[in-house]
Amino acid sequence: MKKKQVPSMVKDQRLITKRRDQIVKAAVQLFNEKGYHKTTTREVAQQSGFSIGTLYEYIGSKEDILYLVCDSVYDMVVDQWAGLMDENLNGLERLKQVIEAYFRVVDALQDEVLVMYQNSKSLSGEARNYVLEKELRMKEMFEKELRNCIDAGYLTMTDEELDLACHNILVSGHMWTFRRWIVQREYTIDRYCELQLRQLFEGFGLNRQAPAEEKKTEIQTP
Amino acid sequence: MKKKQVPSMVKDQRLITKRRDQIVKAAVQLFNEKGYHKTTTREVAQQSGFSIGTLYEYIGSKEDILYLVCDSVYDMVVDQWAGLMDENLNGLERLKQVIEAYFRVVDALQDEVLVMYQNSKSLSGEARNYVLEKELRMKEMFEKELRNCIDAGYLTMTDEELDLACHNILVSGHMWTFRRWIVQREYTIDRYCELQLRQLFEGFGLNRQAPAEEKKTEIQTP
Amino acid sequence: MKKKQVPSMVKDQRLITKRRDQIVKAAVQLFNEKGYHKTTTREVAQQSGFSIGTLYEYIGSKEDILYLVCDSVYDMVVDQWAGLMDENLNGLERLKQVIEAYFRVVDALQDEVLVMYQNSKSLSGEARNYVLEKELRMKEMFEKELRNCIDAGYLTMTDEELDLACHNILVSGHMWTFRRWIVQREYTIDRYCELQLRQLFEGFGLNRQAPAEEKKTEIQTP
Amino acid sequence: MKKKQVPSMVKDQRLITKRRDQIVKAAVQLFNEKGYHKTTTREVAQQSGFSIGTLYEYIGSKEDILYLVCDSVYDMVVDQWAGLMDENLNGLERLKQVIEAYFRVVDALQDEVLVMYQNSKSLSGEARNYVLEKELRMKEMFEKELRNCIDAGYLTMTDEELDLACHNILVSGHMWTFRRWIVQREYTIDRYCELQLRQLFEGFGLNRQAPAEEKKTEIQTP
DNA sequence: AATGAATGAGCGTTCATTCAT
DNA sequence: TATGAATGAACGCTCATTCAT
Repeated sequence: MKKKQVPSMVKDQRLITKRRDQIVKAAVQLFNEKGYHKTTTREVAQQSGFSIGTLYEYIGSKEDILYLVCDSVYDMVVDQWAGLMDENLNGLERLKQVIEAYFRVVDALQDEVLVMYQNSKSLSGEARNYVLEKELRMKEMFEKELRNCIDAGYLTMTDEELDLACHNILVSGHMWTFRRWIVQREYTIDRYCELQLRQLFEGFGLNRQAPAEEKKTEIQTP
Repeated sequence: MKKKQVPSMVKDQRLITKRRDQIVKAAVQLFNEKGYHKTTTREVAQQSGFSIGTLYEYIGSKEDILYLVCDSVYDMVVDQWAGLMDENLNGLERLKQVIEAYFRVVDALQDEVLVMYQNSKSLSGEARNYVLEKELRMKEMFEKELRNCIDAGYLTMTDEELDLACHNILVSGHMWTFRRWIVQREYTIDRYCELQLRQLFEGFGLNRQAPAEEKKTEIQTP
Repeated sequence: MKKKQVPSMVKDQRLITKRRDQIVKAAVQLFNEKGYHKTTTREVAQQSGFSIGTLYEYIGSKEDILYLVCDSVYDMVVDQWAGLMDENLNGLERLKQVIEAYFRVVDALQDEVLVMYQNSKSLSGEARNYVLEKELRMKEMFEKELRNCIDAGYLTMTDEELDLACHNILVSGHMWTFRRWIVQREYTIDRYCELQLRQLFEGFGLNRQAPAEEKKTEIQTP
Repeated sequence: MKKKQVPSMVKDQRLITKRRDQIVKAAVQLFNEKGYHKTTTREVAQQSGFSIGTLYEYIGSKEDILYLVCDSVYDMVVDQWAGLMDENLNGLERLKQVIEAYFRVVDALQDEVLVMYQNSKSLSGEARNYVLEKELRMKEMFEKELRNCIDAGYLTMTDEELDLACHNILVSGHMWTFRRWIVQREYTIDRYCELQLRQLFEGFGLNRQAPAEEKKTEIQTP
C-alpha cells in the first residue's frame, strides 16, 4: 500500500513540509476539541495561522487534513518510540521495555493518537487502507518482540495467542487515550505502565496464589 | 445522573415507545453504514418508515437520535446479558461466565455497540454524562463479580488492580467490535472468548512454565 | 435520446411543474441579463420567489436550471409555432408561412431562444446531446416542408442543397436574436420576415433582372 | 471607438507584443476546449509558458485576455483575408471571391473565430463596444463590395436589402464555426463555399425554373 | 398524529488578483 | 522582469429544523 499523494499547488518542498506541520498541529488540537466533522476548514486555516485560500494550497480536500494527521501520528509514534528504547536489554526485560515505551509514547502523543484513533474511520478508500496498514505494521513490531521471547523460551504461546496478545498490547495503549476521561483520573502514566504490564504478563494473578491446581481446572470454558 | 428527557410532541406513551424503537433500529443501521455525521435526519426518517415531520414529533434534535441509540444499547446489552447468565455458578466459574456472556452479547449486538462506542463522544453535556455513567455502571458489574472472587479467596488483587482489570474486561469486549475488521477475520467468537479469557486470567502465560503441557491441553476447547 | 431526468426532492408533480416554471422564467431573465456563468443560484432562487434551499428541492445542480430552460424553450417554440400555422395553405405559400411563423415565434420568445442558443454549449453529456437532438428535430420540420415543395415541383434542389437550406432558415431565425443589438435596430420583425424570406428564396436577386440566363452562368463558382 | 488600453507593468513594447501573442494563442486553445468562464487565469499562464505573476504583468484582468483574443482575431481575419484576394477580379466574380475568401479564412481560423463569437458577449463596456464595432467594420467590407456590384448594374437591391445581405454573408461564415458540430460533418469547406455561395446569390432556386415571373409574385409576403 | 415543502445558516471549495522577493 | 505564495470574497450546495395543512 503506497502513501497516498496529497496534492499541493505549491512547489517549494520545504514550505510544503512546514505548512503541513502547521496544519497537522492545528488540526490535532481542533479535532480533539470538537471532532473532525464539527471542525471547519476555516477553523483549521485560522488555527494554522493563515487564510482558507492558503490552506487549500497545501491540501486537496478536508479529508486530506485528516490523512495528514493520521500519517504523521504514526511517524511520530514510531520515532519517539525508537528514541525511548534501550537496545541493551534482552528477554522479558526487553519486551516489557518495548511495551512500556509504547505506553509512554502514547501518553506523550495522546492528543494525536486519540484523534487518529477516533477519526481514521472517516477516511475513505486509499487513505483508509494506508492507515490500517500502518496500524498492522505497529502490531508486527510487537509480534517480533514476542516471538523473540518465545523462541528464547521465555514465553510459551501458540501463534493464535501471540496474535491476540499483540492486539491486547496495542489496545492497552490506545485505551490510555480513549478512556482517558476515566483512567487518567485514576492512574498516573507510571502507575498505568506498572499495573497494565503486570496484568498483560500475569493476568488476574491466578497463578500467583498457592493452590494453582484447583483453580486451573476451574478456568476451563464450559 | 438522571435520564435525559427527549422531548416529544406526541402524548401516547405507547406510540412514543414504538416509534422510538423504529428510530433506533433505523439509526443503528445507518450509523453503522455511514457514521453519525454523514447520516441525515431524512435518511433516518425514511429508514424508520415515516416522514421527516413525524421523526421530529418524537425527537427534539438529531443528537437525540444518537442519545436514544446509546441509551437503548445499554439496556439491550444488560437485558441480553442477564438472559445468558446461569445463576447457579460460583467462584471463578461464575466470573468467567459473566465475562464470556458479556463477550457474546457484544457479538450479538455488535452493530449497536459499535455505533454507541464510536459516536457517544458526539453527544454533548447532559446526554454525554448520562452515557458515560451507564458505562461506569457496566464496569461496576464486573467490579462486583471480581470482588466476590477476591472476597472468596479465588483471586488476590489490590483495589487498583481490580479497577484496571474491569477496564480491561470491558475493552476486550469493545475490541471485538472496533477492531472487527481484523479480529473477526482471525477468530470466531467462540475462539475469541476462549483465548481472551485465558489471556485475561493468565496473561502471557509466564507462570504456565513447569507443567506447561498439562495446562495447555486442559485449556483447549474441545 | 431520452429526456434527462432532473431530480427533485418534492413529490407533488403539480408543484414541481409550477416551481420549475418559476425557475425557468427567472433564469431566462437573469441569464439574459448577465449570462449563465455570472448568474448565481441564489439569484435564481430569489428571482423565482423562494429561498436557495427551496430551489434545490426542485433541481439537482445549477446545470439543471440551464437544461430546464433549454428543454422548455424548444417546447415553447414548437407549441407557439403550431399555433401560428394555417393548415389550409399549400406549396410555396405554405413553406413561406412555416418559415415566417418560425421567425415570429423566435421574435416572441427571443429572450428564451437567445439564452438557449448562447448557453446550451455549457451543458454537459447527456443534457447537451438531448438539446442538440431537439435542434435537429427542428431542422427536420423544415426538411419535410422543403421536400414537399420539391416533390410537388415548386422547387428544384439536391439533397445537399436542401440540407443547407434548412440550416440557413434556422440560422436566419436565430440571427434575429443573437444579432439583435444591430438587426432589431434596423428592422421591425415584419420587415425582417419580408426581406429575409425574399433573400432565402431569391438570394441577392440576380435573376430579378431581365437577362436571367446570362447571369446564371456567371454565378457559378469557378 | 478607440482601442481599449490593456494595462501592462512592462515597458518594453516588443516584449509586450511577444508575451501577448503567447497569451492569445494559449487562450484561444483553452477557451475552445473549456470555454472562457471555465478556464482559469492560472491555466492561461501555464499554457502561455510563464507564471501567473508574469501573466498579470501584461494584462490587468482576466477580461483583458478575452479582449486581447477578440481584438487579435479580427486582425488575423482581415490580414489573411487580404492575403487571399485576387485584386484583378471585378464585378460579380470579385464579389464571389471576397465572400469565398472570407469563408476560407473563417475555416482556417475557426478556433479563433468561434472563441470570439461565443465569448465576446462576456466583455463589458468599452471592450464590448470596440469589438462590436470591429464586427461592423467587417460588415462594411461586404457593403462596399455589394454596392460596387449594384452601382455597376450587376445586382439590384434596396439599401435595406443590401444591409441584410451583408448580415447574411457574415452569419454564413460564422455558421461554419458555431454549427461545426453538424455542418462540418456534412460538408467540406470547398463544398460549403460552393453551395452557400449559390444559395446566397440565388436563394432556393425559384428562378432557376422556367416561369420565373409567376413565382416572383408568389414570393411576396402579404 | 402525520406530512413534506420551505427555510437559510453554514459548509467545502475555487480562483482572480496582489505583492514581497 | 519574473515569480509564485498568499489572500478572501464568493460560489454551489447541504441539511437540521419548522410549521401550515
